[in-house]
Amino acid sequence: MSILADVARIAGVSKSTASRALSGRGYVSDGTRRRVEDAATELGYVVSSTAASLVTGRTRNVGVVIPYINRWYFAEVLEGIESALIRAGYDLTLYRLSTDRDLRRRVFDYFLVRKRVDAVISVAIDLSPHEVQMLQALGKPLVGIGGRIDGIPSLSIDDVEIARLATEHLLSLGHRRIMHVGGDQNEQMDFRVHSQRYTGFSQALRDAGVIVDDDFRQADFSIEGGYAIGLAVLGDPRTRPTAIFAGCDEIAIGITVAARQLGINIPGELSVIGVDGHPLAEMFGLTTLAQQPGAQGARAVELLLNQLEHADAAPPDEHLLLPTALTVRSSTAARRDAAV
Amino acid sequence: MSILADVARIAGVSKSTASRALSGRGYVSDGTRRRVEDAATELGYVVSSTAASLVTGRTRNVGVVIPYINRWYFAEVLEGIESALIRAGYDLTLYRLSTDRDLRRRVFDYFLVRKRVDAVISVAIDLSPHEVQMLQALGKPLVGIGGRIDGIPSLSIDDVEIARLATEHLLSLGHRRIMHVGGDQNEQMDFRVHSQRYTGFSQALRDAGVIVDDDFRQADFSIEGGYAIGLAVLGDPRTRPTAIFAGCDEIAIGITVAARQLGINIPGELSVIGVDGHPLAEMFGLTTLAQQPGAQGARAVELLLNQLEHADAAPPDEHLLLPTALTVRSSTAARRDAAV
DNA sequence: ACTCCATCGGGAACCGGTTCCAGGTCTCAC
DNA sequence: GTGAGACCTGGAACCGGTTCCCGATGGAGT
Repeated sequence: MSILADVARIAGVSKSTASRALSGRGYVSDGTRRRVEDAATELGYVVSSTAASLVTGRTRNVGVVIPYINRWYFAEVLEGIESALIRAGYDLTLYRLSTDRDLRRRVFDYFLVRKRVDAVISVAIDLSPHEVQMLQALGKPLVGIGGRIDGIPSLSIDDVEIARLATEHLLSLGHRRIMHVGGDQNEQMDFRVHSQRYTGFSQALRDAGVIVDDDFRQADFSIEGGYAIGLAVLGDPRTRPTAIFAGCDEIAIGITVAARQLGINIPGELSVIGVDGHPLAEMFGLTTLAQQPGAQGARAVELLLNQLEHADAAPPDEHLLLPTALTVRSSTAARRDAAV
Repeated sequence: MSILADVARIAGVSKSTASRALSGRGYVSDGTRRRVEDAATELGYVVSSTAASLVTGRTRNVGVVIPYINRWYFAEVLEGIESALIRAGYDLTLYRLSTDRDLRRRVFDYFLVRKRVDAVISVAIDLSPHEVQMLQALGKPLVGIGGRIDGIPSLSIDDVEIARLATEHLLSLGHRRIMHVGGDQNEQMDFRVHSQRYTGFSQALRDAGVIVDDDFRQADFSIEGGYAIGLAVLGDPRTRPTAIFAGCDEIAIGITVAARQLGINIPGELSVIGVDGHPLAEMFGLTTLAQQPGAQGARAVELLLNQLEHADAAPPDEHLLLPTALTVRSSTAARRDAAV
């Protein structure tokens, strides 16, 4: 492995000139630059990013903490982040935070702190004030995706609002027996996404003066989770809802599969609406509120790099609310038995 | 930010002693160690991994190159790798390699080379001899998952064999009009997974003396891909196969959804078998050859760390073939019209 | 009493870059 | 002719640790 000193020697210049020539910072004559570059390629020289980081204090590496990888929304966000970072010449170091508190502590107290990352993106993780403060004390820019975090810029969709919108869509179609199948209200990791979606749902019902006694089921945020609830809820034709607002498209799809299996016609006997814009939604004719997680990831990177590269730049607005698109397909329709 | 010298000063010892006390290498008396540790916690000191890497030449960071994130098998492998690395105190730097040749070159020529990673895991990427040689020249251990790469240890399932096994399962049930719905035979990234599965499939047919004229359809490796092919292939009852060997569970599930939609009974009129052990397989009653991608990732990390931490240790066997489990569910059954 | 060895601690040389500073040349304007 | 300023280069300090080498201490063995 050749080092800068070798390159300098071959090119017949000093280390400092070689460094300037290769990094493009500072004055170097064209001829010298060429000689250095030739020497570098001849030797197959590549800078040691460790050495460079040590002196500059910047690693060109961003840490990403994320609770799941194998779930559409998260994978999509991650891909968006990865592409944007690579394009900007940054590395991405991945930390998956399970519900394990010890592991979480280790990631924050040990991994993220060692001057190894320049900044952190936190995806759908409700950082504690202590965690935020620890990272900020290190002067590391921090951006959140998927929920609001006090004191740091973050971006997400408006969970209360989309839930309200989805529910209003069902209400406007004449549905009254509406159920929300969503996530665990008390889950720690996912911000308050689940409870916010429930809130929007109930607000819409309340505003419409609709009272539903059995209005919620908790499901795993997956197709299997939706399927299991679907089978459980849709069996009895006398009690089953005429419309379901699912907490995400995976759940909605699971419910759809269960309904089809039970011979329940969608949207004839049951309307279903989801949230996400999952690629499978189209195949199942699912009406959904589409968001673009990949774009969210890219946007977060943009905010971060802006802070990193113009240290003077004020940190961006506290919280950005991103748009969703109501995509109506064939899974929602007017209630058939128009009379209640 | 406090540095080692601060800790040493507070503890009343030299930098070298402080370093020894904190790293646990070399002789330090218990009392001294305690004083140093106290000083360190008091100051909130954390080593600079950059500085440490510069002098030791080891980063405790592993690079992972992977073509997809948002696909079950890959996400699962990635999770397995991530957990295993974190547990061992290693970081994971993620590089997603799309089909973009330029990006791929950049990752290999620039990102992976800067002494930033100690080792590389390549998931389902058919490395060129040049790429392998470049990494080996840097002395970086390298392990492949998902296919055989000449000259480096790798692990995967036996794609020819599982395809043969799946096909034989269908043959033994009396099926003769069998179709394989698989991936693009010429795809660059995915080793020769696709063509190997086709090979095993044809071998099984040939060995059984079965000739099928329309035996293959190419599909995107996703539920949507399987669904599209399913609709296209299953429409005509006179020409449609009685059994399908799908290249992966996602395709098989897509075909299942299409079949249900067309009112085709599985397994009455159509048997379907997949590969993977996707969590959705159970819900769809899908017979499959289950592999454990997460375990594969963990195993790869194990091989890698062994090489890293016992540099003397010989690199492991060239290629490990991992087992799969034929999991029979309700999607495969004996052909109904027993006489052909 | 003397050697030997294990234990403990400090000084200083690194690791491989970046950057500040100083010195020198050349051009241009006054 | 002189000063200002842009351009070019080398020397040396520095980033923050790790580790080699050496000296000191003290208990055990003979």
